Amino acid sequence: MLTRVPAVKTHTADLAARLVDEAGRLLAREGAAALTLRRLATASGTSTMAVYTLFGDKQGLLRAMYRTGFDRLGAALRTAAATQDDPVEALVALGQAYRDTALANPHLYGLMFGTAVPGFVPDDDAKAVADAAYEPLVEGVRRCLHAGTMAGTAAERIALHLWSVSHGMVSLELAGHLPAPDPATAYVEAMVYAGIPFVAGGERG
Amino acid sequence: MLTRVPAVKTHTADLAARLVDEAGRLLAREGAAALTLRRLATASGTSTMAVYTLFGDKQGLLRAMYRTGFDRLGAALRTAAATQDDPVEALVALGQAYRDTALANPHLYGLMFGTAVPGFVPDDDAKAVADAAYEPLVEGVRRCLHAGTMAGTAAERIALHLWSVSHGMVSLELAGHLPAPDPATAYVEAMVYAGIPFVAGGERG
DNA sequence: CCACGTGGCATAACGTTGTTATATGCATGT
DNA sequence: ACATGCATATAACAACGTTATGCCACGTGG
Repeated sequence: MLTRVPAVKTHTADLAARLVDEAGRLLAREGAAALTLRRLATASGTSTMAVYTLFGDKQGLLRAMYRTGFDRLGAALRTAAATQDDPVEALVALGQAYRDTALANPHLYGLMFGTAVPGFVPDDDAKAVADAAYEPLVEGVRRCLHAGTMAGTAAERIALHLWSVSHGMVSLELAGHLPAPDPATAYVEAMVYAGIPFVAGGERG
Repeated sequence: MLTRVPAVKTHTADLAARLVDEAGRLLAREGAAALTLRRLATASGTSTMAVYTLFGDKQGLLRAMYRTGFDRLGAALRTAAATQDDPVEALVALGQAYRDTALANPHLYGLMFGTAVPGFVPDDDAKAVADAAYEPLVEGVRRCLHAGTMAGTAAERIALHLWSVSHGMVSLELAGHLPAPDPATAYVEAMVYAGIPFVAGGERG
């Protein structure tokens, strides 16, 4: 049955935010298969046409979710980096925050990095938001380079390497390809090992 | 009637192979959105019912594609490792073969590692095939450990680290998050750097 | 050699999806 | 106060996965 909401006649921007928020909740709780426009409309107290007037089509809604997902990832990374004074510890905190964010909403992570929804391709504007979220990691590497705890290559290359390890490890964990015992420990260990090639002095445990 | 194992008849097995092959071609050329049962049926010269009698439902077809994808990945990795005598060069060849296989069929790669199709979850049997494909990398690391060019940790841990870097780098490249200039070079460089923490002696360039 | 029943495949139908077309109603500007 | 316009609700359409039904080609007992 349809729930007839009294149509609070909020501004369209608020409705757009509510739609993106409810779509994210729907995606997180039941996966991409449950994210249908009809369910989203009834859950948000509106009709499917709201998606078309506000986002053009379903792809537009997914693009908005993509953007907000990377915005929140970037914010999580920034706050995580700010909690640690030591540059190397800040990098580890960045990795853990990356993993926590991904595991907290695997389907959104799949939408952001994979092809979680069949025909979805992010536009260049959305990719710019993604690269902005990736920036705190580069900044953290720059801090390490400035502090002398890393050396050998440009900050962008080192950050890309760390991002690859983090993203790869998280993806394998989400896909169930990580051996059972304590994936979090394995992840942190891999993160630390990944930084070792660029650590000045090059000692390892 | 949960596990209805399809009885392997002679001509039916051929039709099953043709369906999986055509589905892979359809997925590779036009993506997951174009992989519909009606299109697959007409392209294979049969009807949609063939999928249901042979695989149960679309999920069963996807599971079969998942298995054959990992089978071919494992075969590609085995042959790549066999081309090189030097253990370290064999690891690099493994990484390049991994990247080539993924880039040759991105949608199949997404099906194998991500949530490319909304409701698809591989069963434990399929995951065993995936882990078997991952075995040549462990073997390559064992060769390096035996040759003395690597040290410090168990082979499974090192192989997992290398797999994470490879998988992460390829995933980022497929998602368009790699900076433009020469991703292949960046990939090989990351692969080499990933091995450095475990190289006995610990020198680096 | 023939009748028959079993099983795989084609055809058709059902519910649901994204999308589009039409109708309605609230809002605003003059 | 009236007309205009845009956002939304309702309804319809093509296509999807899936299920039900019918057909035909086998394999086996007489």
